[in-house]
Order: sequence, then structure tokens, then C-alpha cells
Amino acid sequence: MQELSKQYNPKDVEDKWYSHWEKNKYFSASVDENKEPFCIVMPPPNVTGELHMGHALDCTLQDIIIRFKRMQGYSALLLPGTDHAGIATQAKVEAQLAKEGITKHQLGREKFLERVWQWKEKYGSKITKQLRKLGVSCDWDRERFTMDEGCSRAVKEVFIRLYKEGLIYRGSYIINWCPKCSTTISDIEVEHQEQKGKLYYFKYPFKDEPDKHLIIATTRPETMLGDVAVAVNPHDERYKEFIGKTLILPLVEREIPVIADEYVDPDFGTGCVKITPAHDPNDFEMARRHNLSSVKVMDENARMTELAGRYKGMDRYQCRKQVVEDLKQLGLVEKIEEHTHAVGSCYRCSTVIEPMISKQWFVRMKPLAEPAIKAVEEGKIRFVPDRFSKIYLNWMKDVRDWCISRQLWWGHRIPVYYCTQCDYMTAEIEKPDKCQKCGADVVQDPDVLDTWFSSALWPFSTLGWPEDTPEMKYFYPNDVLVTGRDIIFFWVARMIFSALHHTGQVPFREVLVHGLVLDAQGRKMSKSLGNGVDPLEMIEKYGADSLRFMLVTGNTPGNDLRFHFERLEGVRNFANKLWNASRFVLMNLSDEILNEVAHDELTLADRWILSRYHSTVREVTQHLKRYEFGEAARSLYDFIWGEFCDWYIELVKPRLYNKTTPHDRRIAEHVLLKVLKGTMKLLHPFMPFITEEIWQKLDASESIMLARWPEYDDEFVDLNIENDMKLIMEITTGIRHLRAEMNVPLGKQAEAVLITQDKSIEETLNSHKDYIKLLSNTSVEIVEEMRGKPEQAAVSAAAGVEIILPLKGLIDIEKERDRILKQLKEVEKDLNRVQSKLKNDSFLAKAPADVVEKERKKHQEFMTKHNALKERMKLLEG
RNA sequence: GGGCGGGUAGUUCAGUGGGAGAACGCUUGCUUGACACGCAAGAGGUCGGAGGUUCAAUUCCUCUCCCGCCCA
Repeated sequence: MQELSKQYNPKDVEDKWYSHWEKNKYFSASVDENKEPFCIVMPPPNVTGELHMGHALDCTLQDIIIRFKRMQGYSALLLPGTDHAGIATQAKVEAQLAKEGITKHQLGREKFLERVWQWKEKYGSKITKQLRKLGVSCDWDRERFTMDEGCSRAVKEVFIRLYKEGLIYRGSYIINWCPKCSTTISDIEVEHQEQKGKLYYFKYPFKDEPDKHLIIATTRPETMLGDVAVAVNPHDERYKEFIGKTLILPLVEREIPVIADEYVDPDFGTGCVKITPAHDPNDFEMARRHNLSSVKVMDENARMTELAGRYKGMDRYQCRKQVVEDLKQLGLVEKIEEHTHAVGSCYRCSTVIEPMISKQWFVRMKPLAEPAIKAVEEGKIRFVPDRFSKIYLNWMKDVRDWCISRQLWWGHRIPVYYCTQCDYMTAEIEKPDKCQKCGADVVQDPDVLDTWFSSALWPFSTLGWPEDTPEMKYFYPNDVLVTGRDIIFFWVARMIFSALHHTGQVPFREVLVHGLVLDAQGRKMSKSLGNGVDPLEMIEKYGADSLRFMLVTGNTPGNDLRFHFERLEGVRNFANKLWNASRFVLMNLSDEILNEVAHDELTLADRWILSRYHSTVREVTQHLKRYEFGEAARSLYDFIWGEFCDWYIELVKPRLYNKTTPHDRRIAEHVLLKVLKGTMKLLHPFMPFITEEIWQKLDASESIMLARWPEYDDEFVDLNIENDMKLIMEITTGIRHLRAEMNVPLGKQAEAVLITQDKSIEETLNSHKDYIKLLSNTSVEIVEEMRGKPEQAAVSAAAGVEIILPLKGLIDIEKERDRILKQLKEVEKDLNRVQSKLKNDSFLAKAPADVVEKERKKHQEFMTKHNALKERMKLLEG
């Protein structure tokens, strides 16, 4: 017998078990030809980041899958790592430098990078320590970093290959520039937000007839300084005659043509659009179609350039004001309207993006996208839930070239070398000594690659690619990728086309997409709102098991989930319930446990719980296979609390308290232990710590992590047994209900009469009277007929059995009449519904036989209840 | 404008072609030899609205109204 505390305290056990597991290398997965491989490569969190609820959810799901697979006998690898997170990390170190009063430029590139590495060494392990707190069973010996040697090698390899294949090119195109981060960002890194702004209507006079003008509408007056044309729709009757004419651009006095282009929406503004190719993506495209040059009027600090003439040096917003003011002076402002429009801002810093022309590196997407589309369409990669494949395909089919160069220092430097003398350039793994064309010195491109460029290679770079490693052969492709719906474009899509192109295989067979963790009001958790909930605080307070279980219950694949403390508390209570059930078992176990028990020695309760247990094994296993974690968790919760604790433990108590033979006690212990141990295994992927703690107390032979996943055995599933127990339970509840209604406390012994004409029901009840007595503290007598029913009695019916609880002097006739009337009303409603079905010929003809049979049975039950209540009513009304 | 998700008990959410579920909250009664983070009993829902398919629809289909997200 062991002494366990009445309350489960996660703090006492969690760290202990994690270090035990890690020390014993239980997480490591090896290339083992005797086992089936199963591999998940973990989405790498930012190396400078801290664990937030999104990570907690993502990692919990992965850990559940990997622990499940490991127990099923796979060589299950969960490969961890971190991402160098270019912009974010660089910004952090720059902020640190700012505190010291220096800028990165003062420090110089090399020294600055040293500082970033120092920062990474110092803070980079924070998040991996936090993952350990959560209980994630990843193979730490294989931990990777996107900028470690192997990953860097893979990045260079990929860049050079794509460059040589002509799939990476350099050129001047319109890009998104973040003035705050001082770098380009890709199209998907721009967030579009609805903003209230103004729509300005300006008059652009004709060159030939200065009194006449066209009116253009714009939301960005400052860009007019860079206008090179005004466009109208060729089918727009209003403007047909002006196409080809020349306008004078006010303030700048530049001559610009009126052009026709299908792109122009005649219904927007006046139907005349100013064209600023250097500062608008659509205008850029249009200018290319019409061979127009561009005029760049803003620089990388979002200030006006020399080409903006007297506005040079002004900030873009200051310039906007001034331009409007000056045009007003000239009488060229027609009107200004309130206008709501989508403004692009940087997803990192929320600064309004400035589209501008710049010389950058791009990945040519069309040829890469094609196989990536096919792979999903042909089902080689399956999205779970399926609807996300649509989102992926829509984006992929309309994908634009990917701008991959970033004006940062922290990241994978572009492996391209330019000759200092001639125009030769080359992409190489190592820096060439000299220009291969003219022999002069070469310099490397100063820019680095988009962080997602290296993340895109993560599923295979982490397994040793481009080397043909045993890991690549064994663990690749990965089995499933688990990630949030917010990075399907950023990451999932890019991994898919990268993998297909470079490894010739899909990166993973399935993509499990989950939703976001929202706050209690349904808002996204964010730093700026300050509504984030720190998972570590929750672990500290409620335990990692509770957090994990909470994150997967009451949730459906792909849907968002609101964070409620009450739910976490509920799970904590569940853990405590489980703890106490185990405590009960441990307190009552004898020294010797039977290994085998003959089936015919098992009681009804034993057989019932074993039947329910095996059904639970089947359900949990099936749900896990389908990634229905919420359902699996619910199934376990209901079994543990609602069946094992509420009924089985109660039924087994007398046997443990020596109210039967010692042998029967051993049988009870055997069943208790068998079911509890099996249940711990089923629950282990969800709640690894408490299950290990209990497991070790029940059976010290090995870690539960290494135990075999329970096998479903339908020999144990017996529907007759379940029905018998169901009958007992329904009668028990019926009696308890009567007692509660009549205010007869459970502490007080009572007697009841059960009336049934059904032989098999009678038999079941007769042989298990003791169960009913035990659970309702009521001794029962089962009869076929009862003559002279007592007036002083409470009456009900359950499962087609009439229940009479004689209560001398305890019946308040008035109240009892109300109660019966209410019940009568209810049962009449039921009866009506069933009767109308049974009277319906087409129902009888077309509904399946078992459904009809079920309705007949229901009808029988309702009739019993109805008759009993009716009769009772008569008696009361005397 | 296009796409997606959601609208079920007071709240948060599961679920299902055949008698509406859970958790929390609420009411009542309980120091029942595992657990008050507990036990027992209960109240509470025209399953957003309209139409259709079906013997049968909360579930499938169409339309419609709200809410949220993504893309342009």
C-alpha cells in the first residue's frame, strides 16, 4: 500500500519525468530497418522567440501523434529545431545596440554578425527549454538551426541550382519596401488593412487646350510627382476621344500621354487613372505593357528624391499635404472625398509599405508551382481538413514571382559574386579567387535571402540533404506536417514546391492544419493587445498535462479555439480525478496480483468495464489515426470519469473491502489494474506526465513511453453485457431520482419494488439486486405484478420497469400529483412521437428493420411508464 | 468583388439521416472508508430563417440573414 497525496501536484512530477526520459534517450529515433519509420519535422520556432499558445498547440498535436506512433512500434522521429528569423532577430540585436548607443553600421557587418551569434547562443535555447516543459518528446540529438552548417549548405545548393536553371533571376521590378525594417519584403508579407483615407480628385490640363482637363482620382497625391501617363478604359465612351492626347502634369510640368488599358475600372473615381510605375504594382505592369519609363520619386527612407523637384527630402506624408496644398493654390483640386481603402503594411512592424522599383533577386514561380499544384490535386499530399487544399491551390495557381533578397545582414548571404571590373557574375558555393572572365577581384552580393527560403528546405535539409544520408532514405518524405492555418502560403506551399523540385519527392504526405488560439473574447492573441496568455505560466499553475489536454478538447480539426481559464481548471480537475482513482486502486491492491483470470469468473461489472474499455481502445485509436484529437480526448474523459470512476470503482468497493472471497477480491484487483493500466497508455500521448507517474507506481518495469499501444480485442466487447449493465444503471438512476425528489437522503436505507413482466429483465435484475442496493442504498424486490399498491409511495419507470418506492408518511399528495403530472406530460410527448411513426405505413415499409424494432421497444417503455403514472394518478385522486 | 469557416442550453463548444450532448455556470441535497479540484439529483434548447429531397432533416441540397477570417 502506498501513501499518495489527496491532490495531484504536477510540479512534483513533470520535470522529474522529462529529464528521466531525455537522459534515457527515449526520444531518439534511429534508422532501424526492423521498424517502420514515422517522421514529423517540427516547424522551427524563431530562435529569439518565446513559446506562445500557438506553439503550445502545434507542438502538443505533434507530440500526441509521435507518442502514439512510437507506442505503436514505429521508429518515430520528431525532429526539432529553430529558425534564424532574419528581420526579427536582427531587430532585437539592433535594439540592444541602440541601448549601448551604437548602430550596426558603426559596428560593421562582421562585428555585428558576431553580436547576433552571441545573442543566439545566449537566448536561442530559451524556447527549446520551454518545449521541454511542455513535455514534447523530440529527438534533441538531432536538433537543427536554419543557419547551421548543413542547412546553410542546402540553401547555397538550392540557390545555385535554381540560378543555373534560370529559375532565379535578378532584375528591377516593383517590390514591397518596408521603410522601418529597411528591406524588401515579399508579397505575402504585406498585410492589407482597411483604413479610412481620402480620395483626391485632381485636374490634369491638356497640353493643347490648357483650359480643358481630365480629372483623375487618387488616394496617394504624393506619387503624382512620378506620374508618366493617365489611363482610361478603351471602351469608356466618355474618354475615347482623348486617347493619345498629351496632358501636362501639374507641379512638375511634365508632358504625359493619355493611354488606353483594359485594366482601368471605369466605375472607380472618374474612370481616369494616373500611372506611377515606380510606386504602384499595377501601374508598373501597365507601364511595361505600354513601354513607359518610370520616375522614382521616393527613396528607401520614404522621403522624396531629387526627381520630386522642390519636394525633395520631404517625408511622404508631409509631401502629400504639400502637394494637395499646392494644387489647391493652382485651382486644380476638383474635390476631396472620404474613402476607405486597403493599405498594405509590413507584417512585422505594421509600417505602411512603399511599393517601389528596385533591383532584387526573384524566384520564377510558374514552373515550380505546376508540380506543386499537381501533387495536391493528385492526392500525393493530403490536407487535413481537406478544405485547406482549396486555399493552397487558389494561391498556388495565381502565384507571383517571389522576391527573395533582403537588405539585412543576418541570414543566408546570397552566394553570388560580382566582378569589380567587368559585368561578370557567378553563383558559387565558395567565393571564387578571381573573376573568371577578366581576372579582377570579385565581391559577394551584400544581401541575404528571405528567411522562408531556408525554411522551405526544412523537411529535407534537416535530414542531411543534399547528401544522400541514411536518414534521407529512411525518414523522407516526412509523414505529416503539423502547422497553423496562417502559414500555408508562407511556408507549406514553399516547402512543397522546393521539395518536389530538389528531392523529386513530396516533403510530407499529409498536412495537418490547425486553427489559432484566440483569447476568451475571440480575438487573436497579440503583443500589441496584450491579451496573450503565457503557456509557461499556465504550466506552472495547472501543469503541462492540463494545458495539453485543454488545447485538444472541445476542438475540431482546423478550427480556432478560444482560451478559457475555466476549461483549464476543468482539465486540472480531471487530472485530479484520475489521480484519485489511481490512488484508490493503489491503496487497495494486495501484494499478489493475478495475471490471468478465467472469463467465467468475471462478474457482470468486470465484463462490462472490460467491454467498455475495449470499445474505448478502438475509439481512441481510430480518432487518433484520423487526427480527431478532440474526439479521442472526449472518449477518454467520458470513459475514465463517467464509467470507470462513477460506476466500476463504486461497484468494486465491497470486493476490495473483503465482503466477498479473497479470490474474488483478486479478480477485482486484476480487472482494476488491467483497465487502469490500459487507460493510462491510451491517455499517455495527451497527458504524458501524470500517466507516467501513475504507470510507474502501478508497474515499475519500464517507462510508459516504451509500452505497447493497447490492442483492441473484440472478444471483450459484449453488447449483451453492456445492455444488462445499462439496465442496472437506468434502474439505479431511477431510484436515485425518486429518492432525491422525495427528499430521502442516500444515507438512509430504503426499499423499492420493481415490476416487470419481461423474464429476461427480471432475471438480470434479480441476479444483480446487490448492485442496485450498493449504488442507491435501496434494497429491491422484483415482482411480476403487485396487488394493492401502497398509496403512500413514489412511482416512476425506467427501461420499461415500474419502480415503486413506498414511503410511509413521506408523501405530500399535492406535490406528488404535480410531479406525476409533469412526468406524464413528458412521456405523452414521447409516446405521441413514437406512435405516429409506428402508425405510418411508409415508415414501417421503408425504414430499416432495426430502426423499426427500436421504435417498438421505445413504445413499450413509454407505455410502461405512462400506465404506471396514470394508475398512480388515479390512486392519488382517489 | 471572390473564397472559406461559424451561427446548437446562460456561456464556450462537440456531435449526428432515426429518442438533442459535454464542460463551465445555475438550483437542490450530501463530511457516502479515492477525490469538495468531490458525490447525487435537477432546471435550461421551435439545433439562425425560408424552401426542397426523404418514410424520417439539427444533420443532405438550394436560397437568405448575421458574425469572423483569407485573397483581390
